Amino acid sequence: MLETRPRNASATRATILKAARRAFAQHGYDGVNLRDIAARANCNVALVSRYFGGKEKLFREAVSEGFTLSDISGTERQDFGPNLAQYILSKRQRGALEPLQALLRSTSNASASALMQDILETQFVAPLAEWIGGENAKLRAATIAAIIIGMATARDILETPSLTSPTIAQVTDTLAPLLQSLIEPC
Amino acid sequence: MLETRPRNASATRATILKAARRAFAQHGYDGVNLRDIAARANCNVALVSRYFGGKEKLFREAVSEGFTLSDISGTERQDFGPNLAQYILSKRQRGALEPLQALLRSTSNASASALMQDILETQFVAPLAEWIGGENAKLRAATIAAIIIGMATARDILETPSLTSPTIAQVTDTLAPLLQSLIEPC
DNA sequence: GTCTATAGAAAGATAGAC
DNA sequence: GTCTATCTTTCTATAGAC
Repeated sequence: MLETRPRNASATRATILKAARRAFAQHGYDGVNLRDIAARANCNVALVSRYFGGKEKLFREAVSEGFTLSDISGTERQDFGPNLAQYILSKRQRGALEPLQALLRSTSNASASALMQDILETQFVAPLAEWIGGENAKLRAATIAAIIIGMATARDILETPSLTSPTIAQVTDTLAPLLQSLIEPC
Repeated sequence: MLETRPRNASATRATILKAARRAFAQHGYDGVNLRDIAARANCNVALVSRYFGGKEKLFREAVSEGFTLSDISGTERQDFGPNLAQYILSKRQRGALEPLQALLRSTSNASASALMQDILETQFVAPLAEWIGGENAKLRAATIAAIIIGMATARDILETPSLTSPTIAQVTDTLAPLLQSLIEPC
């Protein structure tokens, strides 16, 4: 007979959440079903709905600990562009970008889009605009967000060869000055 | 009794295609079903599969006449940034961006992502890189593509307030120098 | 050329057994 | 705490009538 999981609700819950985050990042909200997630977590489908209250609530929780600016805003102003570019492009940080990827792959879903708009504005644009200061700070911050979104989409989602085949250093050298120019006064 | 459509296959086909393009742009591949499209085209569901051979083939046809560079590559080099920024942001051209939006909202679908990667590389990056010339032309062209993708996602898909509330002129002034810098020699 | 009717598959959710 | 079994809905696709 098939064995059942050891009886540990919180561990099972954490395993499901981790599996869900990865699955949503790879296939988006509409591209994933609960049976896939359960299989990845090596547990039964019923547990997913049981612990998270449904697919939508699971998604919200999976993307909520997202990409934040805390790692970057402590840097010197002159290093902003290079540091942010490095952060986005580095494969080592890839786990940290899973929530962003999950949201970017879920734009066919209205709820997910609304959630992303909220996260983007409150967790990224607003604090970055505060840090930038001066004229048009929000517009500049949102433009930086757009560049990050575009890079993540083209490189990590679509895997455009022109962006995946160069070295990280080459892409960084192209990207960093763009980001840097957006935080400097005109 | 309900009336049936006038018997005109090519007109019906064209109506369905137009309705599909708009529906896919608004909700993405996975967010649209054939009944919605048929309802928009004011025809029967069965006709959609009948004329296009299924949902996937309909999608391919709806996004194939996409965003091309032909409108922009004839411009003077010094006007590239402003012209491209204007083109992307102008609401008048919005119909022309429907295929791009449809693809961006369909990244949860593997086939649609592969299709977009192909379209992006062959219809945008390659010809633009040719036009740019010189060192790192492909990387620069792909970076321009990424910026456009990010702007389209943040502004048109997510409707980020920080990008939708400023005037088009303000956004253009922020975006144009970035695009321009990517076609100039370092 | 267009429509009705339906087959067949897939997915979210939940009741109840163990 | 976990699993089996099933209900219900939704969707694509197609056969066949008009």
